[in-house]
Parts: sequence; structure tokens; C-alpha cells
Amino acid sequence: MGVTLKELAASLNLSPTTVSRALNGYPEVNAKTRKRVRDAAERANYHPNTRARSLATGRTHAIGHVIALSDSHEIVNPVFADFIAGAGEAYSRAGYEMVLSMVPDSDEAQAYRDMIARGAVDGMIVHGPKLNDPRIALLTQLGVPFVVHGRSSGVDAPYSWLDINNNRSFRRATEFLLQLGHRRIALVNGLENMDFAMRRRNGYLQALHEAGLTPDPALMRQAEMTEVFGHSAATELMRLPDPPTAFLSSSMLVAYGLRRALVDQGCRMGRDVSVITHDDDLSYLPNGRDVPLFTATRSSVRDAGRKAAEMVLSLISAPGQGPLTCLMETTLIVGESTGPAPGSRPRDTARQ
Amino acid sequence: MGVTLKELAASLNLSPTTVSRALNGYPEVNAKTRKRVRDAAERANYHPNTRARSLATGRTHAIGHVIALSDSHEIVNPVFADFIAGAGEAYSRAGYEMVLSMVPDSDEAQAYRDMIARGAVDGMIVHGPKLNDPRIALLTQLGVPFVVHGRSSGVDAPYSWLDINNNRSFRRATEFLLQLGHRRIALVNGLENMDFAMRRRNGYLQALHEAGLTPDPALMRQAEMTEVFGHSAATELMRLPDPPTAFLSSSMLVAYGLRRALVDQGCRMGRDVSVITHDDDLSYLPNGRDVPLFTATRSSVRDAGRKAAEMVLSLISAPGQGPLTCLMETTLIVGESTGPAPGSRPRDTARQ
DNA sequence: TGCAAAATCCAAAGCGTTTTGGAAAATGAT
DNA sequence: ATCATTTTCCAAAACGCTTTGGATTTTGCA
Repeated sequence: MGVTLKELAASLNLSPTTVSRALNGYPEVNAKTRKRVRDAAERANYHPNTRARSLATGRTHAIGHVIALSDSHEIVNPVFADFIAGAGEAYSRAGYEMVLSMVPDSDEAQAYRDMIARGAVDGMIVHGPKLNDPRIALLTQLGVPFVVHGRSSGVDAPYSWLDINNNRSFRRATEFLLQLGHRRIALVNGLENMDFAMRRRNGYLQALHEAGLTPDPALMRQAEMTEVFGHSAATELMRLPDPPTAFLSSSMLVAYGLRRALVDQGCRMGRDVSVITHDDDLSYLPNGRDVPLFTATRSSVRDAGRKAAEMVLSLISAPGQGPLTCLMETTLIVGESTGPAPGSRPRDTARQ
Repeated sequence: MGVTLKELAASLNLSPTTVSRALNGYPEVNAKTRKRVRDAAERANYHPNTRARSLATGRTHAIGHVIALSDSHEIVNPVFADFIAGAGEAYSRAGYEMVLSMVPDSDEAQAYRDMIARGAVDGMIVHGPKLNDPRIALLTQLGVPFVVHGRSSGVDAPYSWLDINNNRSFRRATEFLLQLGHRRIALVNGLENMDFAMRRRNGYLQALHEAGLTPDPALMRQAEMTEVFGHSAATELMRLPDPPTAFLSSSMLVAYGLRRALVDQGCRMGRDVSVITHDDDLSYLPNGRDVPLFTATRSSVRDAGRKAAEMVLSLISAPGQGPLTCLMETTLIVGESTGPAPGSRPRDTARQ
């Protein structure tokens, strides 16, 4: 508890009104007194009490994030930290706070309700949307500005979202592999009740169809995206009678696991078997130093966090503007993990 | 903005006072009316406005976490997400909020100051303490309850902390390797201006000394703990004229990199070269499925988060009790990455 | 100089709670 | 039936800020 406005005003022989206005940049205060006030505030390390301010203004200057911790598979999504970091930057630049609520996913809906009913936040970010995600309807009904990180297939009503082009991203990656001559391409995906995983799968399927290939269900796996999953998936897939010559992975960690399994089998990545992974550009999972370890579809989730935060702030400052959307394209970067399919000449020089 | 207390009171023909007391469990209210009030509150989904409540009580029911994002090496510590998850659980159980502030590390001190001056939090958690960390003095001076996740060598004044026994942990791991006959043991550490890294190094050195070995500076590396660092460190170390036969790693990700480099060199882990890593038991970095991939010193950082949160809550609810401390031991789990040093019979059967 | 307009300041109300200090009603003892 | 207690409730103040509606002073212009 620092200095209070009243005290500061008293020490300056001014009314609280004037001091408040001076600090908040209202025009009806003399330039000289404004400076006097500002200096005094600085010296006293005065910061208006957030609670009192928001009680008076009705705005909290806080954005809420609810993270559901599923009791069953207790995984904290690793992209979470970087996304939050990006969002946090934007918030602190704008003078906003971030309030986090981590709840068992059975209480998730109530967590959103509570935050809003208690007047704790001006807006929210929705993480990890699933297909037909009910949170979107809930929040629109509650009338709170919010932005979804991702989209939710099946939800028709308009809402604000920011997403990467998962479909095109995985379509391109698949095409790239096809051009290298690969015909049996495995998809090692995240859980496909997650919207992003579903879209990636669709992109992969579309590319196969356009190439006139029928997808083989045996080559498609989904699970929580860990290194261990990548390892077991690749191990099993390589033991098939007709194993894949290429892999598409949904995360760097999974790709690590793929690589380990491939090495175990005595394959060399980029020569015997190709791998493309999605790379969220996580700060602690750099994809190689100079030349990337993995050929990857890359998009910084930290940037996404920053942008999503800016979007929700914009929704708050200009409420009338209707849903905002932002679709970010990924870049396909070529690393050492891809090469022509063994025993087949590439159809065509791979475009970019 | 949900129902207000006044409205609820009006709808019940009661005064706000009575309704407040009924809901907060004060004795001076009839059991029947209390029930009536509680039911009505439930029906209306009434939640007291956090801001108003904390303005009135002087307590915010919020704990602050400041995360510094260094502009130079923009790494978000991967343990952060799991720690936060653990803490978040404890907070939401206790009806507390978590407010997060992510700032460039040049503004870090000011971020702590601000949070407190603005009356935004009742207590704080300090992340990633360095040697002689100035934040500890700052917060004690400001008089806010706080708990440090880790310790800060060089800070003498007492403070509350929760830490794992990094020293003993790495001492034991080193001893384990020595018992397996290893004599040249490399340490692939985190940045040693971090307190935890320094302690691990000391534990390692102590074990060597006790075994009558002089540490070789060429075998000790430190950097940001990424897979890529692990890879480059191991690659360089294995090219030494007299390469190590064992590695100690400070994180699972680094260990992944070590393993990749070793494989590149044609070594088999656990036979040609041994590896022990610290394992924070991160949810998305499981150490194998049945039998651990890596022999490891394990301690759940999520548990640590939970406990640290409980400690700060306890400091708040009982202010007089002086500094709380908690030293957690790690468990040394044996996986597939360790074995007897090549060309030397183990001194002794490894205890444990 | 005089007067309207602009500039500068302030008192007081209000935001949604909790809490203090009673008041009114019910109860118990005599 | 009377008085002292205890129950049960309420009016009003307070938390620290913003904001409305004036009041006072200064400025601009004729």
C-alpha cells in the first residue's frame, strides 16, 4: 500500500480532483500545476490503486486467461508459456494486467462465469478450442469481449479469433513431400478433438486426394504431443509391412521422438526417411542453429500471443467494431530432415 | 458485471449489511434468512465484485508473479508453465487469483514495485533467483509476503523459499557415475549466474573432490538449456583428445541434445557413454513410458509450484510466523542411459 | 474598462463491498 | 409483567479513485 491520492493532494495543497485530472491528462488543469503534480507523484512513487480505480471507472484493465488442466491427461500445453509471454508483453505495454485461472477442466465453464461475474476482467482469451467449443457461445452470451486462439469448426455464429492457416500449412507440407516422390506419408498428429489438429489432418488429406492417392488409416496417429509419443508412433509405423517414407509431425517434441525412433531403426533422416514438423518457434525448442534440423512449417506462437492480446485490447477500446479475425500463414522452411524418396526420382523440383 | 449486492438485498427485502454477513458466514444472522440469502445468491449467480471487496477489506486475494523476459536471450523458461500450473491449482482451491506480469528484465524491479504500489496483490512469488538476487531485499523492504522458488546464495537476510536440494542431487548423481567407474564426467549445466545451476555445479565438484579427482574445466559447459545446446556441447566434448565417458545434464531438453550428438558419433547411450539428467517431471516431457529413457534426478516442478503457493498463502493468513522454508529432495531414478564405464570394472556395486 | 468566454480549480457523489455502532425485536430470568 | 440479555437486523461510514456540476479566477475582445 503506497501513497494515496488524497495524501498526495494534501501534500500539494490541491484537491484530489485536480490531482486525478492532472495525472490522467485531462485538459482542465494548468500546465504548471500538472507538472508539479506529476513530479510529486514520481517522487512519491504514486500509483493509483487498481481496485479503487476500476471500481470507479467500471473497467478493470485486466484480461483473463483460463487454462483447463484436464484431470485425466495432466498435460500443460507447452505452447502455453510462449503464447502467454507474447500476450504479456502486449498487456504490460498497454498498462493491462493478466489474470490467470487454472482449473480442472470440469470447472472450466464456471471459471469463465466467475471471472466475469466478479468483475475481474475486461476481456478474455480462449485457449485450445475444440470442435464445437461451447465456450464461444457462453462468452458471447455473457457479452464479454474475447478472442479465441484458434478457431472452432462447427461454431457458426461470428466471433473474434486469431489462428494460423493449419490446413494450408499441412497441405503444402504434404505437397512438398509428394513432389519429393514420397507416396506413403504418415501423419503424427495431436489429439484430433482439438480444432487445430483436425484442420491439419484435413490439409494433409486434401493434398493426398489431389495427388490421386487414397489415404491409409494405418499411417495416421493422434495423441498428446510428446517426445515419447513421437518415438512410439514412428517405431510402430516403421514396423508395418509397407512402412512410410515420410512423416508429418504436429510438434517439435513429437519430431524429436520420431528422429530417435528412426535412428533406433538405423534410418538416416533426410535420406532414408523424411520428416516435416510444425514448429511453433518456442524459445526453448529452437530448430537448430544455422541450418534448421527439421524441415518445418513455422509460425511463432509468441507473435500469436502478442497479436491476440492486441486484438482483445482493440475490442475493448472500440466495442462497436464487430468480430476481428486474423489468419496467419506459416512459412515452410527447409532443413536437413527431408530429401527425395528412396528409389524414386522426384517428380519435379520442389517449389520453394 | 453480474448482480450487485444492493440489488440482491433489495430483491430479498433485506439490507446489504445482512446479505453480506449471511454470505460471509457471520454469526449475527438468522439461520433461516441465511439460507434464504444463500439460495437467492445461487439462483442469481451472484459473486461479490472482487475490486469492491478488496477495496473494502484491503486484501486483494491475488498473488503476483513477475516473469522477466530478457531482451537478449529471449527464452521463456520451460519449467515456468508447469510451476504456474501447480501454483494455479492451489490458488483456485483457496479462492485466490494469479496475476502475471511479463516484462523486459530491465523493468523487472519496477514491475514488482508497481504491482505492490497499485495494491494489486497480497503476496508474490519470485522466479529464477540469481546469485545475490536484489529482488529479495526489495520485497522484504516493501514488506510484502513472498516466497522464492529457489534460493539466492549471497543473500544473508532470512526469507521464505522453496527449493530442491540441487547440491545433493548432483553430488549423488556424480557419485553414482563414479561408482560405475567413470572418471571423466562432463557437466552440461544451465547458466551459472542462476542460483540452481551454481549449486548443481558445486555438488558435482564436491563429489569429484571427495573421490580425489581434480575437475577438468574443459568438461564443464554452461548455457541456456536447449536441445541444441546439448547437442553442440556433447559434439565438442566428444572431440576432445580425452573425451568424457559420462555426462551430467541440467535438463531433459539438454539431455535430448546430448543423446542426439552421441548417436551422431556412433556411441550408444548406457553402454559407451552414460548420461544422467535432471528431470523436472514436466508434463510434456515425460521421461519414457515404462522404464525411464534417462537415469535422472527427478523432482516435480508442478508440486513445487503447488507448495510454493501454499506457503505464500500461509504467510498471508498468518503474518507473524517468520520465514518459511522448504527443501525438497530429488529422487535418483535409474533408466537406460547409464552403465559401467567402458574398460573399467565398477569400484563397487552402486548403492541404491 | 467591462463583459463574455475560457481556464482553472474544487466539493460531493458514486462505484460495490465490508464493517462499525446501534436500534428493534425476541428471549430469558425474576 | 418487568428488565436485562441475546438475536437479528440496519443506517451510515469507509476503502481510493473518477466524474459531475459548479464556483472562482483569468483571459480575450470590443
